[in-house]
Amino acid sequence: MNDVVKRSNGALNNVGLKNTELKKAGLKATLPRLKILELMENSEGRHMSAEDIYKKLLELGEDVGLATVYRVMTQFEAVNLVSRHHFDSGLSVFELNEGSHHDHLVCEKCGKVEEFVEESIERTQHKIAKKFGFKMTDHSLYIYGICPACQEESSRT
Amino acid sequence: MNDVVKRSNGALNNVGLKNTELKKAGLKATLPRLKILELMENSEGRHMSAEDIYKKLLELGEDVGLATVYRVMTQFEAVNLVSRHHFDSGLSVFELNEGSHHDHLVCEKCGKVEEFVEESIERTQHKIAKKFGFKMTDHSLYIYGICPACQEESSRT
DNA sequence: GCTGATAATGATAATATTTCGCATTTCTAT
DNA sequence: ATAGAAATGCGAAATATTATCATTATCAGC
Ligand SMILES: [Mn+2]
Ligand SMILES: [Mn+2]
Ligand SMILES: [Zn+2]
Ligand SMILES: [Zn+2]
Repeated sequence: MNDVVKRSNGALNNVGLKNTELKKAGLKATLPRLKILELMENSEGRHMSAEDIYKKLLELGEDVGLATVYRVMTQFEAVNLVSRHHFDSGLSVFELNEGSHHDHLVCEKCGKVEEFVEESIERTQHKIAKKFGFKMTDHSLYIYGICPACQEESSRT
Repeated sequence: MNDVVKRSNGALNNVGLKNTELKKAGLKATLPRLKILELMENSEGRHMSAEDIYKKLLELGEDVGLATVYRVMTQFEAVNLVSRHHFDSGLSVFELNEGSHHDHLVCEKCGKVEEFVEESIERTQHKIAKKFGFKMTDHSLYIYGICPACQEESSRT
């Protein structure tokens, strides 16, 4: 028997690759973890709450508990497979660590998230931490506002 | 009878001033609101959770419910008397709006909070929002790290 | 200074998010 | 294939915050 299913179905591709990805991170390649990784790679919005992920798994007919989603996210975060954000909503939002570090613009009306990189800010942050004698471990920068689409919507009353 | 008590006791000073402050903000000058304002002005740490505030009020023998603290914080935030932060801990942290806008450095070990102002970052943020067509309403920047005291503590094992 | 309309409060229940406990299942190194 | 360790799903618990509602306090108008 082979874990890697015949390649007639795109959705079941590179199961072997993700398997390796997890092993390399020191995590057992369990079904829930594989499913979650796959889902996060193939989803529209890169930024998802635990509930979002859980619901999508249900839609796909997968039997994964919400507690497992939370556990797996915490583990993925620990091995740097995902980042956790705390937007103003208060709940945790996760995203796959694919590209490199970036910060976020969040629309307060529709929740749309844009990503940006600004090296000058990154450098300045380190400078500030140093000035206060802090050993910087992390940082979070969120810019909140109204996205172009939502501005337009409220203008045509 | 007069609301402003004789000035023998420092703790009861400027009740009249805070009274006016609240009225000016369009809020009724109720006892809980006055007590909370006073507490926030005279407290050590400028950054407090609702629970922190609630406990301090209890210590002072005031009879204020936790729900009221949350309600009052939300109202104070709405009239710009306080700011609400979401540090990574997950819960809301409030601070009196006394000086001008600033951002925060947070120690992940002991929770110590340092404040800083960095005009270049402020300007760059606006520039980024504009680039994406967002009408910027707010932003939050938290730098996490280990404060000098905590570094020392962990070095002398 | 009283009074009544109105708004605010405290206690408690409810909600939302996240974690825990534990019996059962799944992985994986042999 | 098997056994031991680790992970899972479920439900209960813990946290943080908000809503409900009967009671109380505030304050504009007298
Ligand atoms: Mn992102
Ligand atoms: Mn501050
Ligand atoms: Zn929008
Ligand atoms: Zn510290």
